[in-house]
Amino acid sequence: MDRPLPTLSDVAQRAGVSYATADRVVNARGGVAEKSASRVRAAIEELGYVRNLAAANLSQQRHYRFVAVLPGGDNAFFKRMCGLLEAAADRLRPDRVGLTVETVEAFDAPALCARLEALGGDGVDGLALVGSDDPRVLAAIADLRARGIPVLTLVSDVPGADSNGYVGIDNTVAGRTAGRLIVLAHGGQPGRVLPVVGALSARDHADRVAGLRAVIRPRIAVAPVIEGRDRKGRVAKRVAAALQADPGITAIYSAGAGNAGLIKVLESLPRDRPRPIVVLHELVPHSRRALERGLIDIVIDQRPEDAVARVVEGLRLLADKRELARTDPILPTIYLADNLPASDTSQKGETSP
Amino acid sequence: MDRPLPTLSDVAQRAGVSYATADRVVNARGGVAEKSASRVRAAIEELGYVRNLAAANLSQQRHYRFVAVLPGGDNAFFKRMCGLLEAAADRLRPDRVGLTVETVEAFDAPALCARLEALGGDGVDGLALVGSDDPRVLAAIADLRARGIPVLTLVSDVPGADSNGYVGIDNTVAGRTAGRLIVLAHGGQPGRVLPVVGALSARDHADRVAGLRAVIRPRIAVAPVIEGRDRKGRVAKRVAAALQADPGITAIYSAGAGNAGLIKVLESLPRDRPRPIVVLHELVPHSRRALERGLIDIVIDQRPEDAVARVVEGLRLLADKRELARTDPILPTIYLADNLPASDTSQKGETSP
DNA sequence: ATTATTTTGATTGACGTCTATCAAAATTGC
DNA sequence: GCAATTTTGATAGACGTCAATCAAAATAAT
Repeated sequence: MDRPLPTLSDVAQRAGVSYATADRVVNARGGVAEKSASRVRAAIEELGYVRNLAAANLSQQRHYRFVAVLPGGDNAFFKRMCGLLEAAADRLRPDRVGLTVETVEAFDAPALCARLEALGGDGVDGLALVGSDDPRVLAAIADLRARGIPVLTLVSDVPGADSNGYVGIDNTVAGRTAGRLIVLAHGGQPGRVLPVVGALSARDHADRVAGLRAVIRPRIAVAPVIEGRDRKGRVAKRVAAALQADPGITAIYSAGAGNAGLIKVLESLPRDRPRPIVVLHELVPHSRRALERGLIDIVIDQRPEDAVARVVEGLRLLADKRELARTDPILPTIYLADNLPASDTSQKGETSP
Repeated sequence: MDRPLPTLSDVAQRAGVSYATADRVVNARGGVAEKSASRVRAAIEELGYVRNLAAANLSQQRHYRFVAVLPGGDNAFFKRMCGLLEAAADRLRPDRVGLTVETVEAFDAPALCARLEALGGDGVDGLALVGSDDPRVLAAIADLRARGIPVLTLVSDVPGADSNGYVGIDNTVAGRTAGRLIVLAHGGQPGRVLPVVGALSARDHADRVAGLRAVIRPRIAVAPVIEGRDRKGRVAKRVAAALQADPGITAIYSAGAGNAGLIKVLESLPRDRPRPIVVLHELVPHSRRALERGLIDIVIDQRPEDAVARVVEGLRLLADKRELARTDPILPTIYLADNLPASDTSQKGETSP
């Protein structure tokens, strides 16, 4: 039962043809009579032949060069993503898969485009980038695709672009999930939710709030949306003002970043009075701490680990001109104080010794 | 920037030694003067040499043979797991990784042991099995380990066994998560939870209920635990009786299988009166349908996809005598009606054409 | 200086696939 | 039946590593 797997030579022998002919069949080189070709195919079937990828890659000196382009800055989520991508790169090196992680200034479309253009001429086998709605970025993606370079959009989709795929969560579903949890937490009681976003012009944030709205009716109302620009100072000020002005707020849903500001406000709320249910996105150090301290209730995480795994898998498949295996969006995970993962001490910048 | 990666010949040249010497260093064959060895190591460092796994595996005709042993029967969860493992096996074939999926009658410890013993003598490179507390199984695992065969326990841990690792969720945390969600859903109101398990003697079920208890105090009480033996008829009868006898039950937590019976009872409850919050485990066709129909509220899923990925990764690492990369438990996912994944039509028994 | 020992170099064949070449055989057209 | 064409066979080198062998060189012990 432990005999070695059949090789193409075995197939040829079984089919009664030479190795050369068998090779012509499996590699579609043409010039083979249909009679012989079908015998080879039959032999492959009978023996259960599967080509040895290691040997194939070796003979062709195949090695992949992939690049991931993420926004820089101090965004905790992207820092984590960076670290995960770099760890994946380490694991992939023995398989001759090169993965480079680069950052460009967040929201700087021209810089991103320049980088993409440079990469396009540099012989990369595929790249993943965090999208943006900017038409220039869209054009840059189209240009890469035209050159035959696969492109995956990451975390935030770029709807107009004909990228090869999107790796990330469905933000409308995420918003619906938040809404459903908030409804649940109200236990049939009425209430009012305060949505906080970076900007409603950002597609992912808008989608999340739309999902929220779709679910929380009819007993729970939605207060006017706060746009915090993902900056903690601004978020803190506006949320504090809103809570002050409207004591009827029973829940807060923060769809964007800048949550450090939100948490600061929550810290200052009196402990002995009913507190709003708070749902926010991304498990990062400060949101984790807030969850542990009971300042917030739920964190919806988009599983950067899954995203990284899919990016790697997807880029490899695309580079081999195969189909993507999984095109469904990633499922976000819901964290409560009671199902937090073991504290992850590994942060970005770490490399194996 | 796209030059080929260095080979061991490059390393040898750089170090000023022959290929043979460099080979002796990297493969620890001994008989190398320390002076030469350190020069080789320096060259490796400078060039960033990484051995080509494809070539290495090819030259050694390395191929892995792994076996997964799951409980048979009509358990929907394990059927799904089976299907996922078989799909993984298909993907692994070109990499010369053989993964066989076997089933043995559920809870039949002697049969499982007999199978394990047979496999142990059959030259497998590693196996994964769904544990059980039975001392005979424990001994069989120890025997395999003594023969140098790596063993991973799957889904349900086997605490006493010195397996190489456990792949599954932390059931205490899962119970705590359920408890927290139930508390949340009560919105500060008091209530009473009815726990339903297969048997309290089953470790995973007991752990889940313990987690639940730890979290729901002080405002929510726990009704006497129902043991349904994971059989839907029995579950249905007992749950119906309990609900009849105790109208104060505001939530149900089903930690085991046999949920078809529970769902049947829920169907018969009057739609116009307050219904209990229902939390149960594993996203399978009937639980999914119940979620969509609003009969239940929350499904905690132990992510068989993740488990399969980790089993494959883990067995490969162990077969290469490397360390396990991830030993932390899998994080369960919380499903609500609003974040269900796209309906998965692939069921077990499917094979690629 | 002569052994004995350790350390090195040079080389070879294997792994399974890809790519290529060239001659031999079979088939087709006329 | 002869030429033109299509189809086949045989073979060789490359990819990078592993595993082995044997002789040559350097070092140590006597």
